[in-house]
Order: sequence, then structure tokens, then C-alpha cells
Amino acid sequence: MNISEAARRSGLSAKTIRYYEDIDLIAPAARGDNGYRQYDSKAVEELHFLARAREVGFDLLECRQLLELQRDRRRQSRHARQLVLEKSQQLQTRIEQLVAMQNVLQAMADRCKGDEGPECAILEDLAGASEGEGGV
Amino acid sequence: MNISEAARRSGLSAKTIRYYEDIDLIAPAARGDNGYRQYDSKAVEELHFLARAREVGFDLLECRQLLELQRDRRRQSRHARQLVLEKSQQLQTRIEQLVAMQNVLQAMADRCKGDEGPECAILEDLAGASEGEGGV
DNA sequence: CTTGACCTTACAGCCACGGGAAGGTTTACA
DNA sequence: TGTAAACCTTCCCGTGGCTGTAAGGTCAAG
Repeated sequence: MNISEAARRSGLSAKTIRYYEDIDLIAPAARGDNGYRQYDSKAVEELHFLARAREVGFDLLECRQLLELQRDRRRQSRHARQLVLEKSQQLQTRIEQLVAMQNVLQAMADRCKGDEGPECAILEDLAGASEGEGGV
Repeated sequence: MNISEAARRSGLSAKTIRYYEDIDLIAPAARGDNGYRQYDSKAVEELHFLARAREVGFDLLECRQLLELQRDRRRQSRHARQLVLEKSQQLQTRIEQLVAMQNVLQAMADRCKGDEGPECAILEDLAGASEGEGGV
């Protein structure tokens, strides 16, 4: 099948598939007489694997490692598990950061009247408060 | 004061301050006889404002809008509030995405033995499951 | 025979900077 | 006075993970 069909089936874009080939994440695709890339179901499976790994937050370097494990018959599942737990921890950290940011935003919004006037707790907060300035 | 002192006081890096000037986010700094950028406390306040806005998740386009409001005496606080609420909503969406990803990772890790053997629920999940394949 | 949907490569751009080169200035100290 | 370190300047490249666009070749339908 051609690249757009492989894209449709794998969940990646054709652009992305070419890019993955470019950076040697996947092996160069076979080519037809016309020079078009050809994909079989095995290739599509690998692409789909990558799409899934990206969806759950792995970057391309980690995808490379996961793909190596996937290809290695003598792999040890603890390596995959390690990658997953590390990624989970990274997500946890990031989530906590975002929640903290959101809490600050909510606190700002709560204190701002949000009317037609210029007085604005949000802008005052952004201007002044870094810590210890505007306590209760 | 020179740029590194302004950086220290504002919480931005000198690089970032120059970059903000480059993209016209802030006005070009005054220059001393030697060509060095000079900052007064008013300029530092604006830099600090930007640092705070970035910390809570605003991108540079939004920072531009916030800065306009901050400079405008006839602003309406509802505009700032609107920006904050939109950003909060964006963070909420992103947080939910990350939590969903993390749940998937945790579910994978829970089902993987993580031992010396090659059998690995994680790699099977990444390879196969997209939806409806691996039910209860 | 043309139209449109594919495919190819190659290069630019996105965001928000950071790194580093190559050079000028200032400051501290021997 | 010399010099070394610590500043400062501009400039351009690299990051991640793509997407967009240009300029062309190919293929299937009518």
C-alpha cells in the first residue's frame, strides 16, 4: 500500500511517516517501480506502535528504545516497565506544575471583579507579587 | 543598571530580555555611552511582569495583550479576567489529557510483570490495542 | 487528453528561547 | 602598566516534532 493508506491505518500523518524514516526511527520503506514508498501490514504495525507510544507521552528517543525492545526477542520486560514508570513520573511532575499554575490563575480570577473599570487584581498580582508581598 | 542585573531582579535571563526586545515585546532599552543596555526600575517591573505571566502559562502573544492592558489606564478588568479564565481552561484541558495518558501508563505498568522475561503487557498494548481489541 | 488525486524531494517556519563564536568594555588586582 | 576575568554586543545555529509550501513526477477516471 502507499503512504497515505499506511498513514490512515497507523494513525500517523504521511508527513510524519516520512519524517520518522528521515531520522532513522524506522527502516527505509520499500519502493515501487515509480519510486513510491510501499508498506506491508508489518510496517503498518510498527507505525501504529509508534503512534500509540507518542499518544501516551513518549518522545522520539524513548520511542526508539521501545521499538528496540519490541523488536528484540530476548528483551526483558523490566526495561519496558522502567520506561513506563519513568514517563509516568514525568507526567506526574508536569501535571503538578500545571495544577499549581491553574491554582494561581483561579486565585487571580477570583479576586478580580472583571468589570468595566481599570482596577484589576490580576494585573496587580502579575506586576507585584512574587512572594511575601501581598499576604492575607 | 546593566542587563544581567535586570535579569537577576526580574527573573528572566539576559538572553530572554534581549529576545523580548528583538520581537518588540518590550521597548528597546536605553543605551549607555558604551552601547550597553540600561534598565531602570520601571523597565525591571515590566520584565518582572512578563516573567510572572510566563510562569503561570501565558504564551508571548498573550503576554503582549496583558502588557497592553497593564499599560492602559483606561483598561477594563474584564479583559484581563477573560484572558485568565481562558488560560485556566486551556490548562484544565491539558491537565486532563496528561492525566488520561498517565492512567494508560499506570494500567500498562500494572499488567506488566517487569521481570527478566520477554513477555510484556506494555509492548503488547502499544503494539495492538487501539480500542475495542483487548476488552475485560 | 485533461483533471485531480496521489506521490517525490527540499526547504522554510513554528515556539521560546539557549549555546557559542567573535569581538568590544570594564573592573580588579598584581 | 599589564592582564585576566567578567561583563557587554551582534550574529547565527540548534532544539522537538513536526506542518506548510513549492516544484515537480505519476496514476486512475472520464
